[in-house]
Amino acid sequence: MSRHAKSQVANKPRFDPLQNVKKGDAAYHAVRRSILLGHTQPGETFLEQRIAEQLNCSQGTVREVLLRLEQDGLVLRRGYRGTVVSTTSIQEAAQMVEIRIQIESTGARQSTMSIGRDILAELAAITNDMDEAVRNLDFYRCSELDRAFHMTLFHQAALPSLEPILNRCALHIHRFTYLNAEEMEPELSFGDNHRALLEVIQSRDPAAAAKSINSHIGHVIERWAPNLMEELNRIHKHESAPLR
Amino acid sequence: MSRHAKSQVANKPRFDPLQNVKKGDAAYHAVRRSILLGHTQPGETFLEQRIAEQLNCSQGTVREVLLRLEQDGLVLRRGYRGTVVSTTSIQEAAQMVEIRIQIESTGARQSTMSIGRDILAELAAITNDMDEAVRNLDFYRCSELDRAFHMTLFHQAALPSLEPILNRCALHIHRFTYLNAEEMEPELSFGDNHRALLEVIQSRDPAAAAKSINSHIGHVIERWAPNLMEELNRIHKHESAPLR
DNA sequence: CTGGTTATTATTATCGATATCAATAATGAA
DNA sequence: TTCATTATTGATATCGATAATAATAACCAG
Repeated sequence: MSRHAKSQVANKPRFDPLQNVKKGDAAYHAVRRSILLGHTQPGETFLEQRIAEQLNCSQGTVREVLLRLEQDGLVLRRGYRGTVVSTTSIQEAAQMVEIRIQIESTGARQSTMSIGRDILAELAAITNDMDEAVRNLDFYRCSELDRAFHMTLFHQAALPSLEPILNRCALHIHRFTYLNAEEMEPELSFGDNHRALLEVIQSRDPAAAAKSINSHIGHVIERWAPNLMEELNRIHKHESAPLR
Repeated sequence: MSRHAKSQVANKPRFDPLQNVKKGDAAYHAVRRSILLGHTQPGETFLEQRIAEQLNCSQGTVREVLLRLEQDGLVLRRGYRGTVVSTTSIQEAAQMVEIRIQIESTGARQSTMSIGRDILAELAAITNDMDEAVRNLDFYRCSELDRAFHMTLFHQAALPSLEPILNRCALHIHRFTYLNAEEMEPELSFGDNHRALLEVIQSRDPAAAAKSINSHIGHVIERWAPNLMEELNRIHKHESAPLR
């Protein structure tokens, strides 16, 4: 028996031995989930001590969580006076989409050339998990898996310092879409969209891949946030930048 | 005498009474400065305890600092094994420029319409401080004031959730430029460029302002990182997106 | 020797207590 | 009463100590 396992049994393990995650990470996801699902609305304030109680951890750990969420742009810290949940305007969401398309087009072009069989399999697996999440009507998991798909693909482009920006934009777009949608029933087209995208990527044509991911993003917005699509069209009238 | 001042005198103030800044902020800027100036090179690792000693603060405070720097993309945290300084490739820098132009064009268009006399004065003041920094050959302060100028201008666009992204891109571009430049003597053209930009903004023509800020960014890159400009041109050959 | 188990070490992760801060309520002299 | 000054309160910011972790060194049966 290894020393590691022994110490966990001997002196009361503080973390769940089953899922070896850091407490701070768990707390981060818990709070982020609450924000993304609109369980805590924009404008509401978090208090470090209270969250610490609710999540069974210390103030310092919560502090770290709120710091991370601030960098994600999901909360605003007002030193000594609490941390409030931020809001995303449609103008901001539209800009996030522009940035996202800029980044992911480049990413798709790059990835197409270097992507291997193993990654394609991983992407397919994520897509299958997504079908499962859709069947369970679990929007949050859908949103996480969607980001995982796009981030995994982009990771192949080997532009690591852009990954946090992409992740951040995707996060804001998901929140905007979810909080503003009339109805939000996940549907199987999610997975099918990604599978179609994978087909094109496998064809190894960089330009086609870039075009394909752009139209993928466009379709999703058209379907779930038509008002955001209108905003994008309005913008393009004034500055003539290409969406797809 | 206020209670605040009294308590500071009575029981040994922990913070410098002269500049009432939070210790964490001071530490953040100290470490960031060290990275931006290349004083600590990409690949070097930070240890929380050591930094804490050097900066005369506790490990927890340093932790917070490194967390922030990770979100800035300047370091990479490898849990339990130290925090290493990241690097920025020319491809990444080029993408950052694209994003920056995307954001700042929109910002300039918006700001032009809502900007007031007070903000114009503040921008002019920042520009004057920059002249001073140039005279002192203080590159870091130049870089900070340049970001302050652009961020102050963009703040008027009222798109707060995009501000951290812009700041982050500007940060990376500055670092790339500084670490890759042959010579890096600040020169007075910095301030003059900004003054010319202010002229155009005062004319209240959104399209002109957007065009002007694009060419401003272009000029700066052309002057200080010609190889980055080449990379941008190479990109545009393939995807036909407008730089200026 | 040799390969796997067990200490050691260096470092991050977490906690609980205390200091500091900003807002507001209480106080009291003019 | 009024308003400047002084507590009080509820929150964050910081600290110092301890626990968990990963890498590596020491150990020892075969």
